[in-house]
This record gives sequence, C-alpha cells and structure tokens, in this order.
Amino acid sequence: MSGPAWHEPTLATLTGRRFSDEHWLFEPKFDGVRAVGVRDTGTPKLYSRNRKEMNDSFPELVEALTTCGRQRFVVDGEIVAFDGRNTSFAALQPRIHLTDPRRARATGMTVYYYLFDLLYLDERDTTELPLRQRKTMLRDAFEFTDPVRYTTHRNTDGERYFRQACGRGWEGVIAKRADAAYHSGRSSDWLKFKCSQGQEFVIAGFTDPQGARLGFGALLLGYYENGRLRYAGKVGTGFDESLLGSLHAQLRDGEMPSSPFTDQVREPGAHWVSPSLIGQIEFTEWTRDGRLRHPRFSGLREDKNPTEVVRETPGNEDVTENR
DNA sequence: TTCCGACAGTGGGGTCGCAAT
DNA sequence: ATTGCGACCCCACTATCGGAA
Repeated sequence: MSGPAWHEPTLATLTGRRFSDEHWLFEPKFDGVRAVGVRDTGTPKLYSRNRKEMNDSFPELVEALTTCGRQRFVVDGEIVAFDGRNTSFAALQPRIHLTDPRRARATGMTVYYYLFDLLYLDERDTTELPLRQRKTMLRDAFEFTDPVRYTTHRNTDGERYFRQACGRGWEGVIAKRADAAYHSGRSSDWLKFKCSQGQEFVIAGFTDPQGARLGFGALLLGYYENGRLRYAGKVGTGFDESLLGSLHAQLRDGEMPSSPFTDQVREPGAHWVSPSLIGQIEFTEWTRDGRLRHPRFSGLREDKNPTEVVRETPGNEDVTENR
C-alpha cells in the first residue's frame, strides 16, 4: 500500500469455544455496519465490507472524520445506532440505503462510528504491526469526540466478559489475537463469541427447493398464542442432504390443502402441513415484524406437544427447561 | 494419509430504488 | 398506487476441493 487506500477488512470466524488467554483481547460485538474509513488529505471516504461507498448515508460521520485532526489514515470500525443501551441493526437499517445525505440526516437517528483498528497513518502502513500496538497508535492518533468513538477492549477474562455481554443483551464478543498483523478476509485471529437464542417451533409448511437443492427450501414456522397458530418466519439452513430428504418425506405425509396459520402468510407456492412436527431453532433475535432473524435448524424435538409451543420471552421461560 | 481453510451455493429478515403492472 | 425484483446490509450452514500438516 503506497498511500491510504481501501483495504479489505478482517472478518471474524464464528466459534462455540469460549476462553480466556493472555495472548488475546476482547471487544464488544457491535450490531451495526462494518466500515473502513479512508482519508488521503481530501474528503474522507467510508466504505462497506464490499467496497461500496457509504458517504451519502452517513454525512455527519464523514464530517467528523474530516475534523478529527489527521490528514492521511485508514481506520477500521463499525457504524452503529442505539436502541436504548444497546447497538441495533434494526435502528440503523433505514439509513443504510439512503442516497441523499439530507434525507439521511433528517431521519433523526443518531449514529456513531466505533473505531477499533488502524491500518495506515500519515506515511505509514501499519497492517504488519501487532494488534496491541495498532490500537495504541489509534487511540493516540485521534481526538475522539462524538460521533467518532474509540472501542475499548478487555485484556483478560474473556469468558466472564462474554457472560456479561450476553447478560446486557449484546450480540456477543469478538476475541482478537493481540500480537497478530492485520489480515484481510476471513481470519482465525479474530473469533466471534455469539450470544444466541433458541426455542422450539411448530413446522406448519415448507417451500420448494431452488437450484440444486434437494427436498425443500425452507420450513414455515409457527407458535401458539391463545390457541391460534402465529407465523414466525422461515428457516432454510442447518440441514444436511439426508435430513432434507427424510424431513421432506415426513412433511409430504402431513400435507394439507390450506394454511393452518391464523396470520396471512404470503409465500408463493407454499405447501401447508398439519402442525405436528416440532423443530428446535437457534436465532439471534425477533424482528419488529415478529420474524426470526438469522434462523437455523438444530434438530427435531420429539418430547413436546405442538400446542405447548409458545413464544418465549424473558419472564415467559419454560421452567421445565434448563438452558 | 488426514485435516483445514477457502469458496460456492443454498437458505433467512429487512430496506430502498426502480421498473412493470 | 401497488407490486415485484434486484441489490444491498446483516447473516448460518453444507458440500467440495486443493493444499498444508
């Protein structure tokens, strides 16, 4: 890199392993949009993970980067909006695609740019330096005033930090190897510890497969509320080929002509099945529209009656479970 | 030889922009 | 005015293949 220029960001690898290790440090996992900030003396640019320029969506962040005291730099961070105390992708979403900076500002949604890495400063490419050193340089290089913020990290006790993060309703924690150079693309030097949710859902339909897919595309999921079957969205991942085949056979046996849902489900070509199978589904959160976000299938549940399947909320936990 | 990482392909919710209806 | 579609954001997961160990 001869000057400050776009650099493909590091992507963290999901892991179920939690650990504490003196060679690793721990950061909050934000629920926002990844952004690489580049300035070569002129107007700073904000780029998405796929190198799409986002200046028009976040004009106040561009402005803040202009006045932060440095002429030539490349930084890595996350653009976030808050819903209460926590970062919220849903809150940010209406701004992401806006192409008119005046409209972006007019949304009234306050956004912040949390910086957590430094790739270039003044005349120097810093990507080969160890992470800890890059972070120190980053912290010292800029005047952090809203909406640009420095991302604080923990040096110790990653497991405890993870538990606290989940308790606060965060998305999770990113663990980073403290002595590693900056690596573009997917890397095992950065690991995601995700706080996940899961519960059972009734399977009440399925969609046709696309392309080379076998069996079915996705399962249509529901839960009972006051004796009526509410729609909770679809799940289309988590199956291997044999499960796609065997589940599809079971579903065909239970097919029925009309929708068992009380909600209108607009799903062209959907097949309806009598709600007797129950699936365990992992997901990140409920969306505003009552659908599952990032759902994945983790198995069939044989130990429950479909009518017992309800939407679980904090304080509405099934006391027979010990998750 | 076995294992691992990168990649392609399938699937999810949501939003905007634009063309077709 | 409404609807449908693609292109983006956020993703999870499986299958495959080639190179590293």
